[in-house]
Amino acid sequence: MEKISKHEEIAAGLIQDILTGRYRVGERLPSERDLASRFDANRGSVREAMKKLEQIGLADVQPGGARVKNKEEASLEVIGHLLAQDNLPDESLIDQILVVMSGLIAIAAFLVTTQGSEETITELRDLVKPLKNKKLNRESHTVARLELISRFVQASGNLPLQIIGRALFQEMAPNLTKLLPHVKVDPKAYGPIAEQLDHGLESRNTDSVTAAFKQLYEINRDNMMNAFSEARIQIQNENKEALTK
Amino acid sequence: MEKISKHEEIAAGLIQDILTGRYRVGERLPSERDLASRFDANRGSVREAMKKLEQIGLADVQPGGARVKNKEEASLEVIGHLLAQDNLPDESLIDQILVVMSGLIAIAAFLVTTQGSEETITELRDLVKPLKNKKLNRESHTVARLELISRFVQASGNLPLQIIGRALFQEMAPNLTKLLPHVKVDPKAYGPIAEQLDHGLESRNTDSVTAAFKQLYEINRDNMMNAFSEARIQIQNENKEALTK
DNA sequence: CAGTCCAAATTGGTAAGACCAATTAGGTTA
DNA sequence: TAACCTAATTGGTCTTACCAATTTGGACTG
Repeated sequence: MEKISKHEEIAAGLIQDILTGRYRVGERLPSERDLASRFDANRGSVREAMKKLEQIGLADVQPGGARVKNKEEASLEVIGHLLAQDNLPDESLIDQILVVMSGLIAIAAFLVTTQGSEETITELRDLVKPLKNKKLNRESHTVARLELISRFVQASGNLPLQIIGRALFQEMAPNLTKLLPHVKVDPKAYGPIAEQLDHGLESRNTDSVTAAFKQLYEINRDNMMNAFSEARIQIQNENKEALTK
Repeated sequence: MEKISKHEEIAAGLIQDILTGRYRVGERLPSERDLASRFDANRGSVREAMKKLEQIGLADVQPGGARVKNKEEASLEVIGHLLAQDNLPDESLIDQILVVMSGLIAIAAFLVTTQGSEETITELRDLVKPLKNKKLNRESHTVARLELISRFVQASGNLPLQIIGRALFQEMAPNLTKLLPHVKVDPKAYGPIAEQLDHGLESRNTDSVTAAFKQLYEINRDNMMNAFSEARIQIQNENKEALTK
C-alpha cells in the first residue's frame, strides 16, 4: 500500500484532466485558490502540485494564471502518465517507445564496440551468455534480456544516452505489468541472436552487434503486439462474464 | 534582464552545489529550515526549490531528510545545468549529445521514409532546398540546418522521439552562445549532402537519407570541435591581456 | 461603434508561524 | 555488543497575510 501525499494527489488529478482533454492547450487552469478548495487542500499543497505540472512541462505557470502546454513540449515523464491513463497501455505508444529504444541501443552498440574498454566488453559478453541457454524459463529469460539491454546503454558511457534510456525504461516498465503475463517468449529464437551478439562483441564489429539487436527488437516487438491481442481478448471475456452475472 | 524568483535562485544554488560536488551522492542536504535561513528565504520557497531538485532527479526528498542522487538517475534537465557550469560548455558532453542526436535523427529518418505521408516528405524536401544554395551566408545556413533537423524529428510522429529531441536541443542550445561565433561552416560542403537528402527523401530510401545525415553529423562535429579550439585560444589571449594590464 | 486607457479584481510569489507524522539519532538497557 | 526506546529533527500540511504582476471590465475618447 502506497502512501500518497496531498500534492501528489492533486498533481495526479490535474495531469489526468489535462491529458484527457478536460483542459485544452492554451487554456487557463483554475486559480490556485480555486483548486485548493476543489481538492480540499491548502494553497501551498496546490502550489507544489503546480510545480510538478510545470516541471513535467504540461503547464506554464506565471503571475496571472497557469496555462496548459502541448504534450510534445513536455518532458519524458508524460509518457508514463499517458500509458497509465487506461486499463491497458496505449499500443501505438508502446510501439513508438520500442522503436526509440531500438535506436538508442544502436547508438550504445556503436559506442561500446568502438570505445568500450576490454572490461566492458567482457562484462557484456557475460550477460549475453545466459541468453544462449535455450532451456531458461520464460521469466529468467525476460529478466536476462532486460538486464542486457539496460547494461548496454549504461556501458556506453554516454550520459545523455544513459539518462534517456533509464527514463524511457522507468516510464514504460510500471505500465507493462498487465501486459507481461501475456508475453510468450520462445527462448530458442534468441539462441542465434545471442551467438551473433557474442561474436560481434568479441570482434568489436559494430554492424554485427547492431544487426543482432535489430533482430532482438523485432522479436520483442512481435511478442509485445501478440500480448496486446491476448490481453484484449481476456478483458473482453471478463466483461462478458461480468454481464452474465 | 531576467527576473529570477526566490525559489529559482535557491534551486540554482543547490544544483550548482550538488553538481560541483559540494554535496556528495547519498549525502543528506541541510534541512529545509537551515536552507531557509542560509538563503534568507521562507521555508515555503525552499520547499519549492527542493521540489525542483526532486523533479530534476538530483535529490530524493523524504520525511527525515533529502538525499543527493546520482546524476545518471536524473532527468535530461541536468544536461543543461552541467553545460552551464563553466565559462565554456564541457566539450566531451557536447560530443556525447551530438552522438545521441545523430542517432535520434537516424530513427527519424527511418520513420519518415517508411511511414511519412506524402505531404511530410515534400515539406521536408522544401527544407532541404536552402542547403543546396552554396552562396547562403553562414548564419542563414546554420539556421536552415537546425530547422531541418528539428523538423525531421518532429515529422517522425513519434512522441517519445519528439520529446527527447526537443529536450536535448533545449538543454544544449542556450549553452552554445559562446561557442557559435567560432563555428566556421563551409556552405559548399553541404551541397552534395543536400542533394543526397533530397533524392533519398524523394525515393524514400532510408539508407540514403541516414547516410546523408551521418555525413552531416560528422561535418557538424568537426566544426564544433574546431570552434572549441578557437574559443579556448581566445579565452587564453584574454587572460594574457588581463595580466599585462 | 471601435479603439484606448485606466482602475479594480484576480492571480501567482513570498512570508511567518504552527502542528502532525515519520524518520533519525542518542542514550539506555539487556 | 546488540536491541530497544525516547527525544529531537525533518518533511508534509495548514492558516493567514501582504505584495507585485497580470488580467479584466468598464469608462472614456475618437
